[in-house]
Amino acid sequence: MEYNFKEIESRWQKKWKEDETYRVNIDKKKPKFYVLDMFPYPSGAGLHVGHPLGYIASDIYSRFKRLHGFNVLHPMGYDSFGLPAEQYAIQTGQHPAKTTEQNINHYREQLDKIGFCYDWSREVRTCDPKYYKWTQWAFLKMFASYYDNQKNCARPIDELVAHFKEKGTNGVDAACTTQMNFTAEQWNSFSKERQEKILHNYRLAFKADTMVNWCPKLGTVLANDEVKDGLSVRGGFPVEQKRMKQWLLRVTAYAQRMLDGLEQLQWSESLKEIQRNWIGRSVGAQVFFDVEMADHSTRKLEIFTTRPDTIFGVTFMVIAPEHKWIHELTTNEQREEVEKYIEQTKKRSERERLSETKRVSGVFTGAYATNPFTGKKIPVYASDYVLIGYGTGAIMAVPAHDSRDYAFARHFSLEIVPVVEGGNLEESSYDAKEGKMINSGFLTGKDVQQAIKEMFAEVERRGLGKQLVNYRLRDAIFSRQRYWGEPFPIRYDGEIAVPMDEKNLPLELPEVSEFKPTQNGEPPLARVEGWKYETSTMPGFAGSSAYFLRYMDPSNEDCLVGKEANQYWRNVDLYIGGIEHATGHLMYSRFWNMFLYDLGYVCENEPFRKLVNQGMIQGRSNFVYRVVGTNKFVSLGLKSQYETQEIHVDVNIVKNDILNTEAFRKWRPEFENAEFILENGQYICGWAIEKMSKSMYNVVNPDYIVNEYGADTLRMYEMFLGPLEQSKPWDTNGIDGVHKFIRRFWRLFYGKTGEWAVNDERATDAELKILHKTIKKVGEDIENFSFNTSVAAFMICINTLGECHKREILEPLCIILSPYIPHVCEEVWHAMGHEDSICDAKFPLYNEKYLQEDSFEYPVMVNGKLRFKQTYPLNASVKDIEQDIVLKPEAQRWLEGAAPKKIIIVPKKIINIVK
RNA sequence: GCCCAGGUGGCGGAAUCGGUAGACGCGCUGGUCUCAAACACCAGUAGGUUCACCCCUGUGCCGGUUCGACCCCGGCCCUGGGUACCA
Repeated sequence: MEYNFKEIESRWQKKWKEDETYRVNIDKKKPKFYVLDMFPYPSGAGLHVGHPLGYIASDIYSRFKRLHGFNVLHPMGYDSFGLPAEQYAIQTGQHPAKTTEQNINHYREQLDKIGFCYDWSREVRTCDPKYYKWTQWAFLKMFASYYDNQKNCARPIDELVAHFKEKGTNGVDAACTTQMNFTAEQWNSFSKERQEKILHNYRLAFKADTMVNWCPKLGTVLANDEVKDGLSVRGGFPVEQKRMKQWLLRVTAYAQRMLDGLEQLQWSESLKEIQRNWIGRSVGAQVFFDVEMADHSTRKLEIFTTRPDTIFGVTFMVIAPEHKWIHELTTNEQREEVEKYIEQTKKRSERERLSETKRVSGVFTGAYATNPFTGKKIPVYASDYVLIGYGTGAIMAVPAHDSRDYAFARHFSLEIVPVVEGGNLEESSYDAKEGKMINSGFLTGKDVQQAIKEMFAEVERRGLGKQLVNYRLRDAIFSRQRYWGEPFPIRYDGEIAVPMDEKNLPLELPEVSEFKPTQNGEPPLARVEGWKYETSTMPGFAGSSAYFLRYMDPSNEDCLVGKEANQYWRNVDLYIGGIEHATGHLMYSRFWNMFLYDLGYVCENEPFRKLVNQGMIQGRSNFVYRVVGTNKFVSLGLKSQYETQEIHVDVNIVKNDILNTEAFRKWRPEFENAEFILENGQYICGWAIEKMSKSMYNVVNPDYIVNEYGADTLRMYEMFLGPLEQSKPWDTNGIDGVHKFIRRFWRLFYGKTGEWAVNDERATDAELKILHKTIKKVGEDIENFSFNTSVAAFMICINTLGECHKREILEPLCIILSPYIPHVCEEVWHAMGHEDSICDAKFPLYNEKYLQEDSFEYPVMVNGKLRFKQTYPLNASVKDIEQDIVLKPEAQRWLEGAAPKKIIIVPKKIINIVK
């Protein structure tokens, strides 16, 4: 029988579906293992070969774990709310629900062809009301919660209200936007509106007036991780800063816990580092400086510094142009100039600010502060190098030891006083945190690190401020002025946000007449007549923040996830996906999960135990070279003889860089009469590694590979391409090698003639040796995610076995190969007489006995150089070997240096010296 | 600027513990089969020198430790990623 992958693959895919081979249920007799892929956003372009890379790896790992007796949860779904479907809807008028549905069907078709072992009965779609009911539910819970810093967890907001009624803010230590102070009497006398407004300062989902990233082109606000270099990540449109009232999630309350939690996780160091930087913890001092206002009253200006040791060197202060005191600080003489500066900075977009970071600008406010340690009067400036969003929006400037303050001082000719020894202040500031203190009163002569400690204490002793931790992390902006997202289950009673009763969830997304914003710039939901709810919708990350929990219990109508299911499946053991979600999804879902953990709805604090980032697959573009002004195309090797123009050619009509000239003529009408200047009868194309994109004609569709070579070849080849975590170009040049391997494997069962060839003869020691070596190597490689080297091990195994048709060898080989090439293995497994699916076989154990060598190689001197060439039987003594060594000086040194007391003979590594 | 990861043949990449560098695959060269081609199979393939054996050089660069270094240490160069007037 010939290896007919088309017939085999479609037959088994159908059978697996009918038998529900991959359906999984709670089974307390077996240990659980949860393997998850980041679910895809179903875009109109369909899957390309980059998508399945991670899916194939997780599929292999899932099958591998199942063969080891684990009850493996391996689900898949769709992140189906989002901008592209809506942009498309605006352009074409097609309902996003419709295009999303079409795209999902297309994705499913493509996924099915690759033979994944997903339990599709657990599929979730974030745009399905049955699913987003629980997104809305979690939002309501956040709305009804605050964060208690003492207990270090989220608590019902009712507890806080009760506390306010009795004691006011006295004894409250809660995460909030601004510190508040009021008594119980005051609280009880406040109007309902005022009380509600105060509570928003504490709620974990709250509404606030904040600076947001506004994208006019998309007509919506965006979260920080959705903006890069002043442009929207989706679409690449300019983003500006704007003050707006928005829903936010208080993720900052969890900053420290998210930071600490990283320690326990098996994530790559680089990914943890990205999250650490994003959280951006810095320990410093809050210090109040006396400042004289324009009306001659004195106020205390709060700043944050990580260098309290340098306070003696503070010669001026700077506040952000958006600082709330700026008008009260500015003197009449300076008013005009300051107003002008404020206007200027407002106009400068975020992008300009980023691109002109070296430019120094600012203005004197006319106000003076007092340096609490030197007692000197120091001027207060306003400048946009101080950001309103970080710290307090005001700084103490130490030009001698901060490069930005230095540049500013130079520009405005301000005093520069060195307080740490070192550097050359004529050229630049000395920023390093090492050296001896000078000009610093009681700190003079001390080491910088020591001075920092003493200054913290001194600041607190004098009541000037205290030690404080600051985070770079911002609260997440949670509303989008868009249609295709989860509606907020919130209606308004005047200004007061009233949550919907959770019993009435979901609040379904209504139909709208148009998907565009309204005339006066309101979100599309404002078009709906009688819609009394919030008109913005939730952002893309809302639906993906808890989907991994829903898979555990996808059809439960009473809760997000039932207790029993959650207790059994707990959290994700292995999560595979792209690194691009480091500061978005992977932050939000940790926050979301921790919140649900605090409230007792889930039993694990961290959602993803181990995480692997698969690399990006880049495209390998091909070029043809047109002789300028003609319709002649010259092969790569001869192009230097002509003046040519490089043209991208569809990689699907190129094989091993050789152009299919017939297909090229048919590719586009203008090439119909193309002529070719060949070398050795072939047209050789040029190539380059670029991003995989439609416009470069380098997109390779997995369907194409599946048709040409079969799913098994695609699966194995994607793994053979290189290390999983590394970005690499898609290159079909090597695919024949893998396909050849599978055909060779097939021939072990069906022989050269195609007749069934498996027999019951006993295997030889040599055969068993190669089998057991392979079992060991492959098992270890899959555990370590070294899929590429395990494929190599399979190839060596088949090459070494030669014509071996023995069942004793082939059965275990079939099992260990089945995670990679499930269709072929299932086929021959059944041909060997097995009834059950190979998925339920047992992964064979290797036997140490067969791994030992019967001889070993020992270093021998040849012409004065050490060589590892002489082979000895296993039982050779050290003396035997030493007699053979030509004792040249190098060999002597080798023996002396190694000072062997005992030489242990290890088969693989030849020798191992024990001192 | 700071932080992280990496640099090995014509190409993708191996070398899991400091012990024969280049596994495995692609490509290329030669051969077998064939009227011929394709497929398949066999052999060779880091570079230099050589008929060949030998020998010499070789894991980004310079230096160090060691009997021995792709691997450890110090300094530099380059590539990729993250982040940024973050006080």
